[in-house]
Amino acid sequence: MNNWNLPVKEAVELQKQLSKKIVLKFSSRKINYIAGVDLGYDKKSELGFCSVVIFTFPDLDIFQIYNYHQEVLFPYIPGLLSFREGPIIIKIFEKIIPKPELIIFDGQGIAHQRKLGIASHMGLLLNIPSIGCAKSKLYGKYEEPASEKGSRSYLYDYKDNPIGVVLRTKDNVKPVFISPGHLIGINKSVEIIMKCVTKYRIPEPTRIADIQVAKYKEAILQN
DNA sequence: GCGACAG
DNA sequence: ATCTTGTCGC
Repeated sequence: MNNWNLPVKEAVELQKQLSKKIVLKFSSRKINYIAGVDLGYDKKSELGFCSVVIFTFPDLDIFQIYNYHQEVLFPYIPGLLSFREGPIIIKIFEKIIPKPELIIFDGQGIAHQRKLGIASHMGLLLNIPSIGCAKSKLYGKYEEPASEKGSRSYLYDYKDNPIGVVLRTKDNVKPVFISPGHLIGINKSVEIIMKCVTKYRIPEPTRIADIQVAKYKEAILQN
């Protein structure tokens, strides 16, 4: 139903085209539900497992949990993560009703070589505001933020344009890399991520999705 | 040509 | 992501 299993050359070209459609402006009126997405894999069976956990916002109560798994053939190639995880994410979102007003992905948004990390690519296809929250850097340059919670510094591309923020979500922990996916800007992305951080380095949506996908994977692989 | 390199 | 025990620090 989409352009997925493409040759690398064509996938790269598609990213360049799609990145032109990314909108870095938040227009929605109010956010009632936020979703966190994460995936896990089983090398032996070539299966990819995906969990989407939907939270009320800003209370952050778990509202719904969705799980789905299918075969994954596209390899992990830095810069092309969405071609590996995209098919399963699009599939699981077909089941999600109602759609959340915002989605947080484990990975980059526009902080990407071609300005189309997985959060941007998925946000665009789903037409839902999205944010990328990665545990490490893929692309760009930055200065280390101070060690206190809330400290941040901009992440820039190699033409000095800001593409995201390196954010310290807790005291003395490694910072996370925040970048807008689609239909949202840098500052608003950081504001929302901070509202999703409670007791841990990783914001609740993706943190709980990670725990959920591990449980789901174990349950499926057992039978 | 040599590193860097989301999950 | 996954593999994989103990261990350092709050």
